[in-house]
Amino acid sequence: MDDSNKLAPPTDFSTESSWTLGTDSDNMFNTFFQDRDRESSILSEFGWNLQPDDNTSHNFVDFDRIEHNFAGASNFPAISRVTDQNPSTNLDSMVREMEAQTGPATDINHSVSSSTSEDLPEKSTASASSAEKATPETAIKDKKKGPKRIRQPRFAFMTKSDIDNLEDGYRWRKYGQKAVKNSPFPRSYYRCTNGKCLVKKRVERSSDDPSTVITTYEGQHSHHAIGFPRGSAAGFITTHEAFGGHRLIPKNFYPPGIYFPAPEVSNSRVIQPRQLISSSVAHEAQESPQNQAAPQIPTDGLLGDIVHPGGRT
DNA sequence: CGGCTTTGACCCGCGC
DNA sequence: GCGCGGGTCAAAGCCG
Repeated sequence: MDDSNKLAPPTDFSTESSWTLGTDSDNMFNTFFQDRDRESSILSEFGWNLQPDDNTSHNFVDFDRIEHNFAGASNFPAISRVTDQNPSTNLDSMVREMEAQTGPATDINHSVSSSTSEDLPEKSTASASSAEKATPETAIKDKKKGPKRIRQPRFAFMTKSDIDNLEDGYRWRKYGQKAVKNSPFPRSYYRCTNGKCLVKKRVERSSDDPSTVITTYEGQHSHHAIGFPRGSAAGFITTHEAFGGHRLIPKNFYPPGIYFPAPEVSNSRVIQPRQLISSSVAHEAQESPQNQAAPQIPTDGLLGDIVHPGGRT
């Protein structure tokens, strides 16, 4: 299948982004979505085409409205991405830096098309890795000299949920699990089962708060979701004061759950949510099969193209 | 039998 | 240079 390939190619973050997440969630979020233009630019870097359809139907969830309509539903999402160069600085500066490195956001897809899918860092790394294991030294040497691994853009967020793998409309195959330092909970690695899709995600529980799941996505899907988690597309997401007001978040991104600002994953620092609100939506999610992971990273084709709840397969 | 998970081994980057 | 931790591979086993 590959209607997919018509979608905008993944952004090329030649600068390796890290899993590191902003630590000042409030500031991070506010800054990240400082204004529409910037917001659009940034998100477009991740393949999120955010052109408003019209006044009543745009590609974002209007928290203002949703909060109003779904008072009681309680998710407060937080997405963040940083680079290794400045893991702790605010996103605004990161954005500037990225723009300086990759060019204006509007050109990003363009500038990146040459890398990413073709030049998949992971693939090259993986193949190099396997090659090393299975081939003679000569080949090994060559492989080792390959291009430096390039990270795909990543999103991370925390979800208050009993289940690790939130349904997000995509199918994932687990390819690894590692013990996390200073945490009793292992970290699981998943890869999208779609043949050509290179999206990966990482799921781990917060050691500070075992009820919180930290999910990180890397890359963007090159295909449509098989289905969509019940309820999520209906707009259960609400903003939260922690983020300083109403912000626009792409539809289809969040699976049911209760969201918190993504923590500093790399060093296990977890930002405590200011407020916890239980959500029936989270329970709903628990009904879903185990391997139906978390939030999707919307692709151009998906944005604005809501897949109604009802499950996949 | 195919798809998926488990799990030990391996590679790589980074900090000391 | 070395050790550690993160990330990935791939063989083996499980399950529908």
